[in-house]
Amino acid sequence: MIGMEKLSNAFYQQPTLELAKQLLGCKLVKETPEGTAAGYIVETEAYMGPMDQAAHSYQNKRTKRTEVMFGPAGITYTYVMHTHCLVNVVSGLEGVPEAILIRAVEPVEGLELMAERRKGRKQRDWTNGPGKLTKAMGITQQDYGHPLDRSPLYIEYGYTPDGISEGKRIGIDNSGEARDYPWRFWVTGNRYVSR
DNA sequence: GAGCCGATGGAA
DNA sequence: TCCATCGGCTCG
Repeated sequence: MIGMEKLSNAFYQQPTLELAKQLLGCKLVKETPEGTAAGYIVETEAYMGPMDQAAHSYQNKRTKRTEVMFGPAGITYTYVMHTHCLVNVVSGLEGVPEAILIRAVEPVEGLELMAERRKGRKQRDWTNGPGKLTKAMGITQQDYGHPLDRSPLYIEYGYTPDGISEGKRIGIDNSGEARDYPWRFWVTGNRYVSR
C-alpha cells in the first residue's frame, strides 16, 4: 500500500541536487515512546560538500561532527546549532560529504503529540523551520548517524508535488559566492514552507 | 518584515 | 575563546 513503505537505501543513491527534489512530498516519520509523528517534507536545501563554502564539509573538513557526511547516503546527519537540533540526509557517494537539510514539513500524523511538543503555537508554526520540525517530531542528537530505512526514524513515499520552486539557501550569508547558489527547493505554494 | 538577542556545544 | 544550515519576541 502506497504511503506505508519505507524508502529503501537504493532511493538515496542519486545525485544530491536530484535527491533534494525527490525528497519533497515524501513522509518523514519518527517513532518515540510517546507516539509517532510524521510530516510531508516540503522544503529542502542541498549542501554540496568540498566545493560548497556553506557546507560544514567545505574543503573536505572532517571532524567528529561532520564524520557521518563522509559515509554512504541514506544516513542522518544531525547537529545542534544555538539551542536547536537540525536534521540532514547524507547523500552522495561514500567519501563525498554531501547532505540535504530538511527545512520544513507539513504535519500529517501525530498532530496531538506535535501540538504538545510545540505548546502554545499555531499549527502552522509547529514545523515550518528546521529547528521547529525536529522539536515537533522529537528528533534529537540521539538520531545522529541513523540509517533512514528503519525505525525509529525513516522516510516513506508520500505524494508527488504539483510544482517545485527553487531559490537561494537561507541563513548562510557568510558563505561567499555560495550564498547565492539556488540549492533550496520547496513545494510551490505550500503553507508550511519556512519564513 | 526587520531587528535584537538568548543559550548550547563543537571546533580552533 | 568563537560562532553557527535558528527561534521567539518586540515594534511597527
